[in-house]
Amino acid sequence: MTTIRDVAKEAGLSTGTISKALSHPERVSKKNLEKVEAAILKLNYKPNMLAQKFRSNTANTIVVMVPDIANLFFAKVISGIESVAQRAGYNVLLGDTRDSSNKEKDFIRMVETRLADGVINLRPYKENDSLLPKAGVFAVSASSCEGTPYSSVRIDNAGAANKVVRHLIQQGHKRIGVISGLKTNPHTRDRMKGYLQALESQGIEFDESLVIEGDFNYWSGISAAEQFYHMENRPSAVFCMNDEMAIAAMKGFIDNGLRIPQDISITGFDDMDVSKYVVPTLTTVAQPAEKIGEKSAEMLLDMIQGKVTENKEYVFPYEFIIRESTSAYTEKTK
Amino acid sequence: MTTIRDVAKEAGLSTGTISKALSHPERVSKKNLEKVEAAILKLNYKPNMLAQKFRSNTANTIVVMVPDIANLFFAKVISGIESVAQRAGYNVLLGDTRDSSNKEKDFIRMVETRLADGVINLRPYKENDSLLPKAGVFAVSASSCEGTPYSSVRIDNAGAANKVVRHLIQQGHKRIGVISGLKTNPHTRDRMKGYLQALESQGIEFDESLVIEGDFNYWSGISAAEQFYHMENRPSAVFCMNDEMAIAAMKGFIDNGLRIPQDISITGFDDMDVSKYVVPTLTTVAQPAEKIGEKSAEMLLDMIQGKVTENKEYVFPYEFIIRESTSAYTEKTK
DNA sequence: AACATAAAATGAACCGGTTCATTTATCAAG
DNA sequence: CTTGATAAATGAACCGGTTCATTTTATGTT
Repeated sequence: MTTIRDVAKEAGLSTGTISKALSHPERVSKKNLEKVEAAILKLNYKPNMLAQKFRSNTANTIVVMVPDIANLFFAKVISGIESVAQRAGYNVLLGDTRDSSNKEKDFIRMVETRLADGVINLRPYKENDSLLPKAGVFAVSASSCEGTPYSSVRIDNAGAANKVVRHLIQQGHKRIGVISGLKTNPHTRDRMKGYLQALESQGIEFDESLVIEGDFNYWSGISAAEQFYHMENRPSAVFCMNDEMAIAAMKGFIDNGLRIPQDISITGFDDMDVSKYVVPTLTTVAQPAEKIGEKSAEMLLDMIQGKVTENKEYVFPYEFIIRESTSAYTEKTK
Repeated sequence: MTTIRDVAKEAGLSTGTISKALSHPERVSKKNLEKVEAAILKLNYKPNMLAQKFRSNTANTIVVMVPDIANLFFAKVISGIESVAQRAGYNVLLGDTRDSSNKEKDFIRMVETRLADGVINLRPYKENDSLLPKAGVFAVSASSCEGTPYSSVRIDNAGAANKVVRHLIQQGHKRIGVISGLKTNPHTRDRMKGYLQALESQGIEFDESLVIEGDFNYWSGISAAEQFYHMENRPSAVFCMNDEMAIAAMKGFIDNGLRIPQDISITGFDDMDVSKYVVPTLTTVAQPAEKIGEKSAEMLLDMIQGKVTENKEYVFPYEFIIRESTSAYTEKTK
């Protein structure tokens, strides 16, 4: 391994000059700059970045904690984070936490041990979270919910849910089912809030039996659809809290002989790419995933670089996209 | 920032003892171990891992270069890499290269500058690739193609394509279209090879006009379907080189009034999760994405740790999955 | 109690960059 | 040819761990 001292010897200069030639070339005479260049080339010198980082005590790295990397929404957020980080000369260390708090702890420890400068958390904050926020750890919660006690970037989940459900009501639907995420999930909480607000504002009474708990995954959507199908007084529309469950529910209903949207309207949440591929295409809420990632990274870098000290919350606008999976309510001839 | 020297002073011991207490506690007397623990707790000491890495000259980090993180197949491979790396105490540094060779160069440089110990490349090797393999850089090509000149993990793309096309032929199809990836892409090359072998083995002549070049993305599938639809002598089956284009093609044909599989059979490649959601469900080839990731990480770690020195190639079995999007050929009454 | 041996603790040196107080070179003006 | 001011170069010290030759302490044996 060739070091800066080898280069110094080869060029007949001091280590300080070599160092300056690399970081502030304008402060080194042209003649010596050439010598340095020649020596580096001859010895094929590559500065040891671990040494650099150690000396400067900055890792130039941010950690991104993801509950599940094989989730398209997260992948897009990460993509946004990547592009901002890369432009600022920062590396992105990927942490697939598999929803385990032990793994989260390990990644947060990386910041505490100077291996990384800050962390972006893609798991929304839960009440009494013991891991974040943490003193001395720069952190941003991306795709978060209401009431996150540290810097966060999100959309108005309740407002979006409200909008979706109000649209269904305006289309004449009165019995509107819900396939929710886990009840303990903060996104479930926020979106449920919007659902309830919409019902109330339109004077429709809440019927608890119309809410089926899912877990944001495909099979829970299938199973929920089965349950709805066999209901005495089936809903005419179902608000699903993400696209994956919505697509699953559509398949579940179709396999039971229902037509979408003629027999039952379905809405999703997230606007995954697939949602415009499926037949029928899915009415849903688009979250600007990539932008959420970019903004999160920008906020974190600002904190790391000391430009911002207090916590901030950034709320992106969402977009309600009406496609083929919803239509006006029509009386059924049973 | 509290250092090991602060701890040593607090505990009334030497730095060497503290260091040993942390790395080889069995070699420190019980009495002193307690003292050390107490001091660490009192001072809230967190060892500086940058210093550790610098001293030991190992980053305990592997770089994963991905052409596009928002691609489900890659996400799954990464997930596999993550789990193996984490178990071995290695971090995964994610490199979204956006298919830019400049960015690839930067990531490879990380290995050369000791910031990372090795690299896994998810972009398949192209002839005369100038970046990898590179002397002194441990590298594995994951999801690679035939003829990769460094360690690689892949499936038999040609064999899988051959199998798919032979199945279509056995179902009575004679005119079999192809929606390929970019012609310059190595996966396209391998899968095309399998297509041609299947035709030849079954005595069907190759018709160049039945191959439409796509780019593995949704819109190219739509556009290819349009072209096929307006063809004089339309194929009765279409072999698509990935699921995304296959799903797009199905939508393109359906929108034009064709029924799948009655009017036209469609096959994909990859077995994305969506492929079992779509209507009709997609006949396709499953690649063990997660396992490919795991194996790649294992191979790389073996190289880094000096357990293996020569290049190896590992070929995983693929799985041909027949679903609803294909059926036997039936004569049409035009 | 004296000695041999093993176990534990010590602390200076080291890793490879960067920094900065100090020295040396350069150049213009008198 | 000085002198003064500025630009450039020097090199020892430093960052915070780890290592290892050396010293100190503990344990066991006769």
